[in-house]
Amino acid sequence: MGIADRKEREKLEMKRLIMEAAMRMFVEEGYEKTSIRNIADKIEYSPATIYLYYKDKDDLLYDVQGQAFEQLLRTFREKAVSKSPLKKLEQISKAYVQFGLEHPDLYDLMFIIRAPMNKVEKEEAWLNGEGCFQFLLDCLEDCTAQKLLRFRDKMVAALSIWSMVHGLVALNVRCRFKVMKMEEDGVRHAIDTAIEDYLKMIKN
Amino acid sequence: MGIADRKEREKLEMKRLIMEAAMRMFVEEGYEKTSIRNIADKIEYSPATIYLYYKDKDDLLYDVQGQAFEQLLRTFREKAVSKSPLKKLEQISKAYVQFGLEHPDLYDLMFIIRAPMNKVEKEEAWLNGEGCFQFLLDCLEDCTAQKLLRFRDKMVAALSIWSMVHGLVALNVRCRFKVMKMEEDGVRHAIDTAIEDYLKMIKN
DNA sequence: AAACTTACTGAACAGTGTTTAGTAAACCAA
DNA sequence: TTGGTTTACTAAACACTGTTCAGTAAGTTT
Repeated sequence: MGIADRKEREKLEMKRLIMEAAMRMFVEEGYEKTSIRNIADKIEYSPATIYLYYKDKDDLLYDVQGQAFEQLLRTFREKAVSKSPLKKLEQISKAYVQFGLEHPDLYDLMFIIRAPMNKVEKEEAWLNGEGCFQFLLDCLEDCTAQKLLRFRDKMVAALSIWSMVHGLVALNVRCRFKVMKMEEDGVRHAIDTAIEDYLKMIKN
Repeated sequence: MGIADRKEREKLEMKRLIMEAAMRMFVEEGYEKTSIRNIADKIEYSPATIYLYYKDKDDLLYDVQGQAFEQLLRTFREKAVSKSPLKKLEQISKAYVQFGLEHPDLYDLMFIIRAPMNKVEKEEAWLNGEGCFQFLLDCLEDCTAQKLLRFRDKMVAALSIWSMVHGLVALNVRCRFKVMKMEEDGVRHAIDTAIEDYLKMIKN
């Protein structure tokens, strides 16, 4: 049945149209400041139409999140290519921080925003997030196999490294480093030094 | 003039009444879910009254934030009492993480929420936050003076350690460790191990 | 051509932060 | 004590939010 196929295609296209408009606006204005009405205006449909494709605003966020994680994973695959596990770990860490600093609003909705993860459902949308984590985990597997790191447990290593880089990005994104009364360049340099130091310290 | 004094007192009392109700509700329900109308209902005043004491919801948040930082600083002073700088640093770090895990909504509004810090004003409310940071800085001063840490720069040390503990708490509070598919106890244990490992690694 | 299905929307509901005009009580000067 | 002024407060409105639902018009099938 050609018609049913076409309708299926059109439905997916429409969903994509909504998602891409939403993503653009989340990145430009932030999640909270982007309303369903704003998105509807942008794509020239009624707000109610969006609810024919997404259950609620969170559902839309899940989809954008999936897209964002895919983008991060692509960045990893592009930038973390070294064959040396330690060098690769460094590339991952730096790519992560750079991603966070360059796309603060995207980072926000991936790692800081409250909304998702509350419901156990929506595992598909979360799959790309798992892909990113797995990328780190695989690298750490290689590192620990060769006893290159001072961590005993692979999971503790992952949790530690992730926390370190997330802490750097999150505190910066939320302007908490302001308490240090440094210029923006100084903070950026301190962040770079911090990650450099950290990577040295975890080496065996 | 006794009457003017009393009025002044009453004004401060009223402001305190609002702030304490707000803080209780922020902690119980979270900042976003607590509306000005809810707070007004709780203290049995009209919503408009709150605006006679606070410019807007952010202004109220600043005040609550100040209170929360005071609470954290008290915790530091209680729990980080060792004369050994390294031991004291450990006590600070653990107190911080424990505070974050025990009061997630308070932690949220201190270190994760977007609202404040945007305006340069409001330095008074931010003073307690500086107090907390200074507490860490003083400890690090002692550490680096005796060359006990592997950091060269005091500020980089502060930024690193803070990022580490914030990362642990923030990712946990926002349920991002769910990607690791561990039970809650396992995560908690991994966090403890991570901080233990980190403190060992930064030692000279 | 009639019946059915689909895609969409206008309007409403209940909530939000915030402002303003108005009121009633408290206070002060005569 | 009276009259005027200041203070403390509020009801109601404004402009927004996410979300739902009845209704419509076009597309599809019989």
